[in-house]
Amino acid sequence: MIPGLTTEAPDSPASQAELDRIAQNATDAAAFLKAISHEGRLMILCHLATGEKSVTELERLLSARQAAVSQQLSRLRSEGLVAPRREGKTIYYRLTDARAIRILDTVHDLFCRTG
Amino acid sequence: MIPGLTTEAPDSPASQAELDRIAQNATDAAAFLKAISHEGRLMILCHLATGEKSVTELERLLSARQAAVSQQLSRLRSEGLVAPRREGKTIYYRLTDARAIRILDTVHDLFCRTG
DNA sequence: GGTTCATATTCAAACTATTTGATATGTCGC
DNA sequence: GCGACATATCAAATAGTTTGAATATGAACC
Repeated sequence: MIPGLTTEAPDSPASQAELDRIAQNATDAAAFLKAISHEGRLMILCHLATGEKSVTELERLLSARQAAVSQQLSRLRSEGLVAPRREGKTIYYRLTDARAIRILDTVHDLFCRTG
Repeated sequence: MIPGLTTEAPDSPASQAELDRIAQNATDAAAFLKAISHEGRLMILCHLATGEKSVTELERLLSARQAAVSQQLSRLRSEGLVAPRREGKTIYYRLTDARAIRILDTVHDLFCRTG
């Protein structure tokens, strides 16, 4: 059971206030999950989990084009999940969001246990 | 750090085989995350976390229309996240996927700690 | 069999997201 | 300032998702 995301007392007739709170939490959580529910963005996050990477490195790691990677980074930036650091011509990205790291960790457990 | 989702040795020059495996895991995980990255579906899962619910109950809990709820359930069914049980005219749904429960639990921690 | 209630399916319209190619910005070294 | 490189942005084309109205199925009761 998951108290709090749902009602405090399981299966009690939920009040409208409770339902509204659940709906608000669901909206926030869905927005966050949408940001990471994309093959390319998930791969970026996952590569960044091993340390900072430049955009060029990410292009190679994902076999994706410059503009696509840059736009996905832009989305992740605007959600506050990653941050850039400039060093001369190149720009390095790193993870910045503790929630992203937690979810990534859970997702890894569920999908990447190769045995 | 998240070993396995990424490379075994952090920041070592990843082989193409490793990159392919990461891409495959990312595709699977993204498909799963997309299934739950929707306000309505997330709310359904979250209500089911407190126990079985009929479609009519869900309609009321989400303040959503019959067809919409039924379609979201259909999507969740096809992803194997929920299962129906018929009892006379009404159909009860329940959670069936351990992964969904794990993610839901993490999401709850991150978005529903009201304090 | 016909009616009613509960749920599912279908299909098209509306919307949102993604990719691509072209172009822009910023930094460096000359 | 110019050329080269790294990254970002924009607009058009494309692809994918969600909603809504209408219709279909299936069980129960008469």
